[in-house]
Amino acid sequence: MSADPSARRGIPDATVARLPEYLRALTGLAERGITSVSSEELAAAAGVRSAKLRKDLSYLGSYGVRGVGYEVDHLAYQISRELGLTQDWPVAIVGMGNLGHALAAYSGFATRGFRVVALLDQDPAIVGQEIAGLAVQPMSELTALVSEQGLAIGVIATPAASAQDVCDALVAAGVRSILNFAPCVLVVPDGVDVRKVDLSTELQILAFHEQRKALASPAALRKAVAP
Amino acid sequence: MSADPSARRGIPDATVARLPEYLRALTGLAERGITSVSSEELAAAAGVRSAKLRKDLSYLGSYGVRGVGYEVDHLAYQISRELGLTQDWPVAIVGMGNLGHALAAYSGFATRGFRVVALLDQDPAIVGQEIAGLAVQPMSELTALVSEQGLAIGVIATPAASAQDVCDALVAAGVRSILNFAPCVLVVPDGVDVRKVDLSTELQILAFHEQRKALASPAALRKAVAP
DNA sequence: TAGATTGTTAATCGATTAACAATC
DNA sequence: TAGATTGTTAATCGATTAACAATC
Repeated sequence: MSADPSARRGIPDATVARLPEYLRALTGLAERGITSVSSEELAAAAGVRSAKLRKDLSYLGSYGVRGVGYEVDHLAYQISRELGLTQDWPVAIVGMGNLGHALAAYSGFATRGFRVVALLDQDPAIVGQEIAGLAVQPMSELTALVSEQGLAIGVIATPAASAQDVCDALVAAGVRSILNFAPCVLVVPDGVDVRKVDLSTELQILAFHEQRKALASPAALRKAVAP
Repeated sequence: MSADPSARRGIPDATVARLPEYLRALTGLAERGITSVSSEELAAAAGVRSAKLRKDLSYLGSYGVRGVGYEVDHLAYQISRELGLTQDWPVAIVGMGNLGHALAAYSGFATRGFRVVALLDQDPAIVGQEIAGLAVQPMSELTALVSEQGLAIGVIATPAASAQDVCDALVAAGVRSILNFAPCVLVVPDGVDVRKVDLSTELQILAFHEQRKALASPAALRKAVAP
């Protein structure tokens, strides 16, 4: 319908997952006063190969200059725009245990266009408490938050046992993007995105590799022989 | 050298990353008293397709029975063994801010063979405080923790600015598996594994998809028209 | 112009999926 | 045996990489 570069479709998932890291690397360069960067330098800062970086960026458009490199501010803006970070995303965190508490206080969200507009909990004993400057609200407020605050992203930080109920409530209220910290699989209708962060899964993957290393290293022999 | 099934090599990374989820699903089934499960049922519980599950399990060995399915306890044990969870993994958490605090109190680690043996911080003002039943130790204790407690896995929960220093200290002390919560790229020598959990990266990926949905939905039209 | 670096191509690699022979 | 379900094959799909023509 259009020759506008934003009309291109289908940025690969693997590429989308790396864009935040590129953006962070660019932000770091900008803070150090660097205004121009080559794919080789930026790739090193982001921990990838330069060929991969250039391929990834090519999906967004043609924002570099051959023989010169990329302008840091301009590329950062283009990636921000692609990720949808030039607008403000209201976020609600559900579940005010240790993790929810830490997430509510985490300043890293605010730096990138995310605004924690509400903290909620199913437990009436916790509702009303003030955490990180916000009064904890009951789940019944969800619908109002969606319509009045434009709430679009929900973070689930409850125990696994209540995660599906909380998820259902979020979906019923109209939230279509969910970040799940509970160690369980969530069932959602089509059109709802769930991403999962599982702390103990990550440790288990490390343990697998650590075990392989231990089996192959001299330390394993020492350990096997020692009393 | 051996026909032992444990002699097989090279389980794909994508498969390793799913094994913890299968294990969790199996644990859930066992708790409900279910002793036998088909690949179709287990796949549904783990949120994958049955063909993928069977392919993944085939890398571990042949633990099912044709026409019958898998014995829940036996398969859980085999996955645990493959992941190295039949042994105990001492873990240290470095950085006792909000997130480190929450991680120290997180009970999900202990349930899967991980034991938080030490909490550390670079700030002398925090060293000595008691958190989750452990006294916070200075970084200088790392080497002793590795040799005396067999510390193998380090969790970095510091701000980005100090993460590389902490990482270097962990590596110097002999830690070869690191879980990084700081929003930055860590440089490590060969033989050291780093996995990264980035809370705001996950939100940014959600924002990308949410933006695409908003552009395509009737709600976007309403929003564009409304004052 | 000469040197440098992008954007793209084509080859390779790894992951997913459907289908089905093997076999309980 | 008949029915069910695994383990494996082969095809497809998507991601990565190296190389280089395009071009600043």
